[in-house]
Amino acid sequence: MAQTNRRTSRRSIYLKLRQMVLTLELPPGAALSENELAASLGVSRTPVRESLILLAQDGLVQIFPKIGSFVSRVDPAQVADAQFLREAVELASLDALPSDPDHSVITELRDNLARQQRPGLGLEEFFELDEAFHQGLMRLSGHGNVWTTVAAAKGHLDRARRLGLHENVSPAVFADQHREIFDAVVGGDLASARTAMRTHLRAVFSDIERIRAHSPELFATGSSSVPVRRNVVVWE
Amino acid sequence: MAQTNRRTSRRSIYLKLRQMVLTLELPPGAALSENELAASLGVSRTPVRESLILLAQDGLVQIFPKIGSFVSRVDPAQVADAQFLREAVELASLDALPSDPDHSVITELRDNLARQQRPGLGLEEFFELDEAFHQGLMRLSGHGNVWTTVAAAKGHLDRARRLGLHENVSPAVFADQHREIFDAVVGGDLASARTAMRTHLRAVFSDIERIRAHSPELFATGSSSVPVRRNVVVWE
DNA sequence: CGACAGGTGCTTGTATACAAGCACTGCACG
DNA sequence: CGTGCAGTGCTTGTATACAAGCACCTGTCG
Repeated sequence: MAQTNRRTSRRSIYLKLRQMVLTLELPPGAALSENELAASLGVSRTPVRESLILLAQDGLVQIFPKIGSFVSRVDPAQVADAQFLREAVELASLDALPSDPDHSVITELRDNLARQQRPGLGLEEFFELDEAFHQGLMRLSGHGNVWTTVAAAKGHLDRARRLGLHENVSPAVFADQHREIFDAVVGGDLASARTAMRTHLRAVFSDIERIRAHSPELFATGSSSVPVRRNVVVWE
Repeated sequence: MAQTNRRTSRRSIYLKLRQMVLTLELPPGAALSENELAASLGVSRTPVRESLILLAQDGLVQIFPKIGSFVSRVDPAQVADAQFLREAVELASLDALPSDPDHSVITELRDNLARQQRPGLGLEEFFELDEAFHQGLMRLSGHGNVWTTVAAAKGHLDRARRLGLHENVSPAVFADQHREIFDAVVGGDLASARTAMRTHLRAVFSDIERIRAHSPELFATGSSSVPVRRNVVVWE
């Protein structure tokens, strides 16, 4: 999908910053100074700046010209959009499943599920497996590359999920739902697979309002607020 | 979806270049020199370069470090991916139509359809109306912002469409299909709407192989080729 | 004649310098 | 005391300089 991308510092910085935003290591609303990032990463402003521009296009960062750059707050509207997008795509992918799915992918998914149920699984490990599981399902229908687009668009959704699991650590429930989907797929029961997928995808989504009540400052408000500087730069 | 983007030259250059790529004014395979573009646009390399980086993330441009930047060839695989994506999303949007659709959008769509059937309609005018029509349909279901994601991902599909219509000028067929979809939607006939939408979306897609036989040099080959310089820089 | 090595001119990647703008600080003044 | 206005220090936007690398061209040497 993407071009070769020989190792440039821009590429690695972009990936690192993106990871830090998605894992909430850089929390929503955090100020990002090009100069500071450049100094801490040991490079000049240029690759840092170009990375921020890419993150801004992903919707994960907001750049206010001549004011500052900030990790974008979790926007409930964008979360809902991502939810709609992934549900549409993943359900359509199930509809397009071939009668003879790729056996190597099946094996990979089975192995993935086993790891998901390993006791003492870390949160970030679970998210990695979760990501690979859903992408694997789409590869089964031959649309694995579409996952790239979905993954790029669901940054706000991912952050909301992490917020939810941070205070309610129970990935086991989702692991069970994954297995349910998988069993229906290999069993050829398309209707059950669709139902299980829909249930699974909406489980997280319905949790957002509760999280929002807990930590409203991480979410965007309806009115498009503008950052202000209060001695140090904050976005309130 | 995106932030305000106070007019920066980067923003306008990005939009202009994107438009030129999508309309085939910059044909697939064309070499893009940062220096040349900067000179012709009367700015420095910086905003041009940043625009190219954004276009590269859109998949419309490929940047080969230390070699050159090129308008990406139409990749049949990416066209198929975009087709799958938009079909999944637009059909799901139809499923989510409210029983009481926004009347102002309905009026807007009706007006749009009238213009589509105006005789002597230019190709680019038709594409603009087409884009607005499909976005309008998604706004009816409250998912208008998702169209932004779809639109960003379907660059290769759009270029393939233009290639098809350039040699087979008959947007009238598509205009009729649009009306068919619209009538089913306002009539509340969901099944017919779905069928008409699916038929419509696949009409263009099925035309691609024919175009590819006509102009293979505009399409990407399976092997990931690398550009070479032959006196002047070309990508063959 | 052929092959190889270095020059040349382009490319993008990175670093740095300067420009434009916003917001707070603090002093001057009514 | 309140108000206004310049100063200051930060921000990102743009321009420019330099670094690294690839490919062709050409002269030289075997």
